[in-house]
Amino acid sequence: MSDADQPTLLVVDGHSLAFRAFYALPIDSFQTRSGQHTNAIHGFLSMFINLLRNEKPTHVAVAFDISRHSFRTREYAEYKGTRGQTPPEFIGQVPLLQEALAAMNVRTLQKEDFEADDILATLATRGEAEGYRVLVVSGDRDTIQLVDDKVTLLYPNVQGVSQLKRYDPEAVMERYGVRPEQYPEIAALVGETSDNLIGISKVGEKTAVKWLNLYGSLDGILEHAEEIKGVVGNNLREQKENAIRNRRLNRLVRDVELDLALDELESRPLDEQAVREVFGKLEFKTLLERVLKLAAESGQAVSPVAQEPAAPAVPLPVAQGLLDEELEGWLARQTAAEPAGLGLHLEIQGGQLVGAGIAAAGETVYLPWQAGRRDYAPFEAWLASDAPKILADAKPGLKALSRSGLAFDGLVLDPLIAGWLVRPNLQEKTLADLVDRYLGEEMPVADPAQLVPDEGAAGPAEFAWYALRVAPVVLAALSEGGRRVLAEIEMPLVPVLAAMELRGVSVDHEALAALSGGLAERAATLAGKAFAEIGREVNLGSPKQLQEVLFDQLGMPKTRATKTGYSTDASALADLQDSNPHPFLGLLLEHRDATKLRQIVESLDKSIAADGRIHTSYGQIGAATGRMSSNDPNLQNIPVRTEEGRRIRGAFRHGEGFAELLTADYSQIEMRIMAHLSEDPGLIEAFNAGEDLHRFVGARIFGVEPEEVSSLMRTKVKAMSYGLAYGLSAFGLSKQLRIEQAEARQLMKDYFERFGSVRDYLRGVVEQAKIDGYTETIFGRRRPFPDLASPNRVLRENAERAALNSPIQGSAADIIKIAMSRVEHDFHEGGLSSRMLLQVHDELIFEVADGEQEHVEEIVRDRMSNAVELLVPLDVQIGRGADWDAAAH
DNA sequence: GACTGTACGTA
DNA sequence: CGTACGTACAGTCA
Repeated sequence: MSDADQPTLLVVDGHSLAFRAFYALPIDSFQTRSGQHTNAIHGFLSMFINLLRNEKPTHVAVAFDISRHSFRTREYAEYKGTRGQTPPEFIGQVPLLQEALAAMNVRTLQKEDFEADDILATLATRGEAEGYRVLVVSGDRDTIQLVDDKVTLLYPNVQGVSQLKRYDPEAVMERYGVRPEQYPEIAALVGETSDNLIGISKVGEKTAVKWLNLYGSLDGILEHAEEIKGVVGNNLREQKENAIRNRRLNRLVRDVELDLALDELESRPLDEQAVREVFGKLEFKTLLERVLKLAAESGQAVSPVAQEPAAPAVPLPVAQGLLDEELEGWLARQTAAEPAGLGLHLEIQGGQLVGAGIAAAGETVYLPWQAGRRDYAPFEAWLASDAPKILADAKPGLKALSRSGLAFDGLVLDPLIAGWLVRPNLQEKTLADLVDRYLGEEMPVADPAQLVPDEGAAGPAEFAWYALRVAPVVLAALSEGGRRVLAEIEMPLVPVLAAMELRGVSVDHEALAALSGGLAERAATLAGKAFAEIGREVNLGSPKQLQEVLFDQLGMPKTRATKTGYSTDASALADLQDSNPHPFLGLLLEHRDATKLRQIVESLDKSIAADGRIHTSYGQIGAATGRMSSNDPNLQNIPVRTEEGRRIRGAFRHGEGFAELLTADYSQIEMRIMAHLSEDPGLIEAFNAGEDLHRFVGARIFGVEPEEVSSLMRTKVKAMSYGLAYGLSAFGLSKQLRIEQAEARQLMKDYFERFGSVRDYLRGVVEQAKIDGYTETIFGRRRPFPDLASPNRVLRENAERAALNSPIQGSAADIIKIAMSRVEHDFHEGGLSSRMLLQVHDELIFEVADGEQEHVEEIVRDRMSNAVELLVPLDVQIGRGADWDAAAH
């Protein structure tokens, strides 16, 4: 860095950043024992410490607003008038934050009659003049005007305050299309809702940028106002006073009298005693570690190679090797000292255990493990005991232990699962991601692309150490409900899934091979016929080539537009078949069917392991709603709707030593959850009546007796009911049922007239989510929806539908997970040989041993139906048979 | 080889 | 202009 010797001035808008943090972090999770809220303080300090570490400023100041009043509110009483009451939970945090900053010897500034941003503007202006590199940190867009070659703005992204985006002049230009000093002129034209500054009607960012680029400045635009045509031109002429006033108000004051010299902002060592006191009072354990570590680092002489952001905030204790009694004593001591659990990492090679790292408060041990060695008996006993253990990505570890013949118990926390519950959308996928996010440290991870093992990479002891340290921070970020879901649903499920994956499901290779042969032959025949129809050979799997055939050669009307042309998907082809019947279309569809099935069959066949079984992996942290996913191969999308597809299911058999397969599925669980959550009397009655649901609903809607509901009526009602939970529109319904939109609209209207609480509930979910920023399942699993506040309509409406669906799909996921853990446990308790093999969202598949049929059915039905008590019964359908198809009911 | 887009299987 | 996934293939870029 050429400007390494240039002093850096860091100026922060304390109010706006703390306020952002307040809304970004769950308020429930940051509270002292005495009930003081600390989320804003924690979020601010975490960000601030990162800034100090990464930017190494030589001079620092944090500015605050004194009150909501300033010269701007005197000049224009409505300024910021739309802002509601500041939440009382926030107000109390500001003085504490200032106290913490004082202890860190960071200067805080405020000035009567001015806003924090004016102080930033003044300091930035003076800093620049005196030769500093200036970093402005603010969550207020007005500060964009301060950016220039020497002044960089760090602006928090939507998520919160942990990620700051750097705005230099180029970045401003890229984002807003104008130079930084022009930005306030844009804002003046467009207006700023959050400041209650009304702009020119119908003028948005695009128009404003266009004008600015045309006339150079706001003054230029106003001078040429007469030339601007159309409604916007009129609006500009009529409302130009707005723009002039806005520009006056959004101009930051660069010469506030501050009565201090920049020298006085020079970074000073913190007052360790005071920091310990304040941070202790706030119960910030990790932040204290981080801030003290930072102080220790910067206290040292400046290192010429200052390229180590990787240093952990707490020095990594050296791993020691222990054996026999020493090991036993150590484990006992450390377990007693760390009631929340010890960190554990299992080193696995070829699916077998080869070593383990264990971490306690100040020490770690590493044990190379070999089957049959007695030295590690205390380790094995500890693994098998219920001594609490914290293990990241536990499932593969549990599988390896099982393969190595070791018992395991006491898994209290998988930090990756906890992290997923905090942020189910953009989740942290590895321990290193978690450490980065929650500890602000870079974990040295081996690069898999590197052939030579990386000396500096974290080993098992380090992994355990990081798992242990990140655990409390992730837990603190979870809501109370989230911690309950973690402890009562997700953690008990981990060993259950590990066991299911190890078991696998028996699949008949011969049956698949026969299917595959037949399908390949059929595909070839169909392709030949299709080619004959068009007089040439094309790749039927290429949408691009199909487009040429359909739209150029055969001259068919254009279908739905895609990014790369026009759609050739099944529904588009069906539409074409209606309007322009052609044998090629039917042949193409049949060919797609055959090749798709053949792909599935062949990939399944390839997945059959040496034991004749397919072992899928379940993704416990995959789906944002709380569902699991299945991969390698995906056994949750095995065909069932067509005769041909069901023959694939027929290849899934019970294994040697078992009598049959049993399938158990929840019938209409999502509708039942809707009935429960909406408390709709009609729906509740429908389920309690025990009658066919769609028939019952159809009778209500069409005003006929249940036995008079025709199959067409039932189909429509069924589509309507299912669509509800997805946010289906009249347009979508009409499309799906191939009926007129008017009829679809009428159907929805009739539906909601009879089942009004359902509509109220669905509306309420979205409204509440807009207030909270997240939705919640019956059990307290949360999913955030930042896009609900997006100005982009597509993004926002997508988020609305997802938000509507999440509590329903998520609650169903919670329920079956609870049932799974209970069933597994009770099979074990009951000494049954029968076992659970697969889960397909609302269905469980078991392998049943001879003589256990009735017992299994009884346990399964009971645990599934009673996983939770709702306002409506949970009905479970059970079927048995030699294969998966035959076991369907 | 890595990535994107399209298409399609399930709940 | 219906949610949630995983996978396969074609096509495109390096």
